[in-house]
Amino acid sequence: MRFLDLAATSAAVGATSGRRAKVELLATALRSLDPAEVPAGSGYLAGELRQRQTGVGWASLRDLPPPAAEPTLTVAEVDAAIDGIAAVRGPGSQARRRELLGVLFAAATADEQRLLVGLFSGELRQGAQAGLLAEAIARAAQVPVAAVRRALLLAGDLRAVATAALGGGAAALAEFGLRVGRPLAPMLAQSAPTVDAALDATGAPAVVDVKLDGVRIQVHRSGSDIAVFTRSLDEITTRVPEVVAAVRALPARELVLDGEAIGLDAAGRPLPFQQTSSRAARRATPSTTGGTPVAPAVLAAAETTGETVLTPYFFDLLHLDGVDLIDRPGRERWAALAGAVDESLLVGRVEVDDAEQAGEAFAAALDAGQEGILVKAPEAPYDAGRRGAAWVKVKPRHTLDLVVLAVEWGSGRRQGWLSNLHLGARDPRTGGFVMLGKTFKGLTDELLRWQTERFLALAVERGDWVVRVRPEQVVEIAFDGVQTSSRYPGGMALRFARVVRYREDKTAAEADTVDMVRAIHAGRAGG
DNA sequence: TTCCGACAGTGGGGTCGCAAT
DNA sequence: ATTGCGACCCCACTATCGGAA
Repeated sequence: MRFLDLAATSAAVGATSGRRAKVELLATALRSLDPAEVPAGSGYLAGELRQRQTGVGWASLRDLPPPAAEPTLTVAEVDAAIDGIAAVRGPGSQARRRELLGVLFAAATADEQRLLVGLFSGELRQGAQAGLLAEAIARAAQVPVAAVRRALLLAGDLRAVATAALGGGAAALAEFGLRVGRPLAPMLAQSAPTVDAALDATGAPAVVDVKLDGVRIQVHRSGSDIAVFTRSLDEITTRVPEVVAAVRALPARELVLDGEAIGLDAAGRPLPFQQTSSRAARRATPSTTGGTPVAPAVLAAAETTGETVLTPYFFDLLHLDGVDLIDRPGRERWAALAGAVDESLLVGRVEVDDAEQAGEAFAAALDAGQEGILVKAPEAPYDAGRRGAAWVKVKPRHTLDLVVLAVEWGSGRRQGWLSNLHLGARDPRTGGFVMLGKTFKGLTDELLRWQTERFLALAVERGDWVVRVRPEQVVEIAFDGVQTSSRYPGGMALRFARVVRYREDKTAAEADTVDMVRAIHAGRAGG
């Protein structure tokens, strides 16, 4: 199949607002792919590359050769070219990668270049991703959507599912059961502003889990083989020997566990997310790679050097010694989990009958320095990949009245509107403002219109990217906590800042001060 | 007819390792 | 040694479509 045909499909999908029409276009393209092109081509239609890492991002896509006049590329040729780019390593790799990228883009027409940029950057923005492609696969292969969805969530691999569905239909899709060793999409949680609202969503009675501010882990064990995956199904086994050791010590032969890994201080209280993240992101030292996956000496060394040690806490069990549990009620899964792992490896959980008890659990979690709670419907199955009402998270929320220092022009559907706000707290010592971060969240289209007009009126410097304004407009900002920052002058940044409302009743002189932000940072609430 | 779930989009701060400077 | 880049961790929120109620 010509690559141009996929580019044309992508353009048509992007120009269509109706989802059924998008699905129809995608299904038609899927049917036109040669069987050998399905793994690469089906991914392209969802905006994904078969090669997860290419070493090419936005910066590499800035200076591209002019497009070709005539289309010549096939899907298979593009896939092979990207394989070549992704394989480049070592000294001189950036120049070599750029060279290969230039050859590929020079052979592509304008439409094809647009698709390639979207694929390499991961921001195709055609209004269709894996979710809609699942429907298109079902349409193209004439199988039920539910069968495609289920295979997708249990296999975690769009291209494999597309290949199976188009090649072998419903029978081939049915082969995608839960398999120990292969990660599945983790169940996700909705969020609620209050404990009461969370309980409304799940119903009572409910169970309340402590929400740990760490890294989500899915641990698979089959005999001596142990693998640890993240929320996005990347494997991090060699980075977390503590987790591997803890699971290796369990009596069960086969397990699929769902949990969170977090660093603790000497008193056993949770470390700030930044420290857990630093530890979890670090590649294993040479002594931990190769050979034995877990070296106890490494763990001991980590403790003596003051290195953060990650502790796993589990809250769900999806498979135990040959039995799949994902369709079993949560209560049964928890009972099986409690029987399979030591109590010290379980997240804190209580059963609650009403909002008052749930409120007490929330307060206790915060008291212990944790991020919040998850309220769960006790009987719900494990809904892989779904963000249903069965799990609802509640976190405390801070608010401050801050001053807008500058605004950035938006992109995509926000093109032409001032979108991303630079936020500052008042500094009583200097009379100026200390920038604490940015936000674009919480803005309705109406607010975008209003603020574009407002900030252009306040503008002192109109750049193509940033518009600097007189620091006069106060905005109420909600956020989860204050974290240490090397980026901002105050050494602090807001975590998950979002707009609540503009405060037209307040002047900048009445805005909250950087001292208040420091107090929150020192208290480390959510930071 | 209205309501609501799922989806896509629009970006945030921080961390690491690697290559280039 | 420092900087830029890519890839990943955590993520909140709004608009839209289309099926469910």
